[in-house]
Amino acid sequence: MITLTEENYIKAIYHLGNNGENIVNTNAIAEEMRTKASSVSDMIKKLSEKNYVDYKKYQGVTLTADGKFVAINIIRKHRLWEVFLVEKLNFSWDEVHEVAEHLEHIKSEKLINQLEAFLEFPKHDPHGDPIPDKEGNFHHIEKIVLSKAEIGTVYKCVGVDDTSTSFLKYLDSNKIALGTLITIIHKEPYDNSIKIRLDDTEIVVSQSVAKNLYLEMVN
Amino acid sequence: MITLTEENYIKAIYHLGNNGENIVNTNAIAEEMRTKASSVSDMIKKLSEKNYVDYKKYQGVTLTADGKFVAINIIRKHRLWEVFLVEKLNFSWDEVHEVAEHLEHIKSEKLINQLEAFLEFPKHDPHGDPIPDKEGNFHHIEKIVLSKAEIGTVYKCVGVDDTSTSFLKYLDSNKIALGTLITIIHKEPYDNSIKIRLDDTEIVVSQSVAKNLYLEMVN
DNA sequence: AAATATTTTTAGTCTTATCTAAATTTTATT
DNA sequence: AATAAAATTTAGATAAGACTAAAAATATTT
Repeated sequence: MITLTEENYIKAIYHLGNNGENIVNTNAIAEEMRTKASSVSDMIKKLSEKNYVDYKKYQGVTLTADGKFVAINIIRKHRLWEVFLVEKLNFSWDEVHEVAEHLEHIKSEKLINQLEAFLEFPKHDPHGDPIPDKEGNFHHIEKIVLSKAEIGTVYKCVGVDDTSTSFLKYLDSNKIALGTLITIIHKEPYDNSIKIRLDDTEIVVSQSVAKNLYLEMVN
Repeated sequence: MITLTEENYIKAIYHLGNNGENIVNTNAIAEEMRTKASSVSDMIKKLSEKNYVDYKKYQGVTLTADGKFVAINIIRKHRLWEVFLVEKLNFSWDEVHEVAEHLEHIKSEKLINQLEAFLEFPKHDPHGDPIPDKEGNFHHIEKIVLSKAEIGTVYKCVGVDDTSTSFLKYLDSNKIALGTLITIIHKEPYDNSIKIRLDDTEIVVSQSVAKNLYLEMVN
């Protein structure tokens, strides 16, 4: 049996290693898990024995196929629960993360598959992140970051990189939601701010906002 | 903070003590929790320090008001999740218990209150057990056990005492569900079996079945 | 009321996941 | 290439929750 703590370590390694692609080092995991490097060392040994990570002393870790499967399954559960919370229980998109952190560890294949069906097989969570299917396949969409969008073009907002409450509340207050259409009016070279047109208004967003908002081309 | 294990002990004490009314002894808790009496002793000390139980050495335990509140809240969550699983995710009533055992420990006031609203404030779980409201009040209904029902009278099935898979499957296969109307045809003194009429059929149920099915008078 | 049986508690270990402090290895700098 | 700095691992402790074995208290028999 896999423990809750092991699951959280695997999830952290998946995220830090750019979805399980790269080697992740001990200190990074310690920071992500808000624990100490020595604790991480201990846990890595355990995960290695259980074959969730490949590990050579002092060389960092990568996820094995088993480890990736665990990680993707947790992400699947997390995102489906987020959709449930927003669509059915009227949570706002900045409230769901914490509760989903707990719900994602409930172990029942049937539960999550039925939940997925009940939600009518959503492809994205409330922040625009893709939801993998039962087999662990992601539904990939072409998205670009607002900071690299082109002047005059119309885009649809499809996701966020930063999911912090403050950023999501900023978007709410500026009437930017997933699906919102955005036209690029002007890019200011001095501070990299961008003027965009929404439904009926024009606003200027800073570089840090532009770096955290994902768009899809509208044809 | 209260731990998962503490919550489970409190729940066990609540059930064993007839909803927190009676004194519960160590061995009974050990059996219910599938652990050893010595472990129970340790845990009781902790629960006593945290003021969830009243405890004098060798005298057994009772729940404090705090303890009862915790217990009732877990029951509330457990039963609401059971309703969700049956009504929204197409679980059958014999499948829900195990998953609800995990979901009941998710800590979010908002989650459970919104879930309750989403389910339209159900008063009973899929086994007919009452769901306490936010304040911990139960919606009490007058119910009698089938073994004490009267000949010729019409009743509505409102609950079960035994929630084991085998019993619930027995009821399913005999087309007995919550809400089913039942007329008492004959009570056999020899073996205390009872002949009942359902919708269109008559069946004989044994004493052990009759002791586990709750009915409500229909007027 | 004494002897026996049962229940409960205590004492001492074990495992998991954490910690601090010290030791070791790798990386960076001179 | 030697040394300093940073990263990582090991060693030894701690807390939670479990265990076994033994001691203490309560209940039951005779």
